[in-house]
Amino acid sequence: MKSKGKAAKSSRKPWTEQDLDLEPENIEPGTSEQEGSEASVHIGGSWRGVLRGGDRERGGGGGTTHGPHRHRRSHNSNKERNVRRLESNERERQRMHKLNNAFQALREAIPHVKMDKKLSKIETLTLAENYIKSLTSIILGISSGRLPPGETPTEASAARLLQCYQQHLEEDGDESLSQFLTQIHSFSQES
DNA sequence: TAGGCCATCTGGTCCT
DNA sequence: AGGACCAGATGGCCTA
Repeated sequence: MKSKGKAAKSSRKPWTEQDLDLEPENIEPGTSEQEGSEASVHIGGSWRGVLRGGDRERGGGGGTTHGPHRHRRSHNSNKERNVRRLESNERERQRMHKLNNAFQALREAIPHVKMDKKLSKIETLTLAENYIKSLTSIILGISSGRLPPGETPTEASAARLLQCYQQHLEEDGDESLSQFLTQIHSFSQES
């Protein structure tokens, strides 16, 4: 597993109380009243703009039932706001860690070749999709009783898995097809 | 060095 | 009201 970034992330300046000095000079004029428009906060020496309202197709969670001029929450003090932001950051980190754990579980659930190389998230999702399609095809084949003469269900399933996985990978233009097939073949022989 | 991938921060919106 | 979810922004690491 690659040691990506995490340690170095400490160099990224978090939103500390110093940074959260939302004195008037650190808030772009008018943004606190302009609900549904753009807010910019001066953080770490640069302005960070956040588009809101009509600029976003789905706006976070999605609906537009509250419209672009939703009441903005106000907290009693900058300190309280800062505490809530830090707590929210921690929850978001935990949520993303859970999501990454789920990705890791998915990686381990699908057969792939380059065991030394960690699958990216998009690769994991794509392979999982193909794998599910392949398994679905097998199940449908078994349930409809379409087994080649003389083959046991296990043999037929392995062959069918190989065939389906190959088909899906070809459709997606995967360059590692031959390696996948080797892996799948050994996988099916073991089963 | 550019591009890919990722972790993290952030604020808006939805849900309970 | 507060947490969950989401997507944009940002910056670091790695590889070709």
